[in-house]
Amino acid sequence: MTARRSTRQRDVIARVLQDAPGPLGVTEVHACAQAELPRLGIATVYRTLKLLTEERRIHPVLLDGETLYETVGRGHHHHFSCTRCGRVFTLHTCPVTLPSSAVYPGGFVVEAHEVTLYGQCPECAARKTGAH
Amino acid sequence: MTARRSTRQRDVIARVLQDAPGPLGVTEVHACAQAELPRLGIATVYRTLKLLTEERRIHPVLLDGETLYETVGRGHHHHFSCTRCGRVFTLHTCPVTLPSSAVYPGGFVVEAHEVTLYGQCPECAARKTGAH
DNA sequence: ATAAATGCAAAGGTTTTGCAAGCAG
DNA sequence: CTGCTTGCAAAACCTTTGCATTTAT
Repeated sequence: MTARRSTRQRDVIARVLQDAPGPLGVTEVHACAQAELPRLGIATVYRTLKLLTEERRIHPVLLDGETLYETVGRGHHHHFSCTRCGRVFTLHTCPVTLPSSAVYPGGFVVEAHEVTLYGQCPECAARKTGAH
Repeated sequence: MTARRSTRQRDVIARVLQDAPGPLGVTEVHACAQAELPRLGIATVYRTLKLLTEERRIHPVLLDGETLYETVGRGHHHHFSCTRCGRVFTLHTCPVTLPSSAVYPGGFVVEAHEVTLYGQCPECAARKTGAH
């Protein structure tokens, strides 16, 4: 019943996300993919992102007021959002002390958690404070 | 140069957020405020929220794909988003182990962090699994 | 060949802006 | 009085949809 086809557009979009160092926004995905497919329309990007999400190959992250997408299967991780350049990176160290299934004071049953760290990425930090 | 005026609209909107148990979305703020100011326009809500944010009296939280606003000055805290009823609560216990100004592997300089816990709120948890 | 997928353009929502009228100072 | 604020409506944005054409199978 579901006859999903493999197309050049889908392959390119999936690869763009695979190769990214962190989650990307719709516009970024579009721009990166257009390097290979100049006629790629934004509607296809939206449709493909939705499709890949349904297939559980990528998943959306809400960060900085934007919906970003990243590939799944990179294990438990969190994000670092650079307050200077705005890029988002993936971190593999988890700073949260939470026994899974912890119950918080008040009776809140925790099933999952999401952490975002804000600050300066290595590149921006190297440029020193005040420098532009 | 900045001649900021005190108006009924601004007072009401600020109070709505003060009295809320957790962050509210634009529509919620509008609805609550309209209880007192029936002719309040949505544009004024947007403008006032931006204003209060610039004044650092409130600040935006990005949760569940929506931008919510909460008053500042409630100390360091995080949020709990109930996966059953969708309400967002404020938690005053921080599960993050982060010496302030920590530098993460790779050279990421952490200035702040945001944590969201997902699970069941006390009320929903009491209703037992499966119950509706 | 056949039907899914694409690109374009139009439609839907949400947030922002322009402007005359309404108020705070 | 003066000019910041407001409410309304139009504009700007972002995301989704409709449809003829292209393309994978």
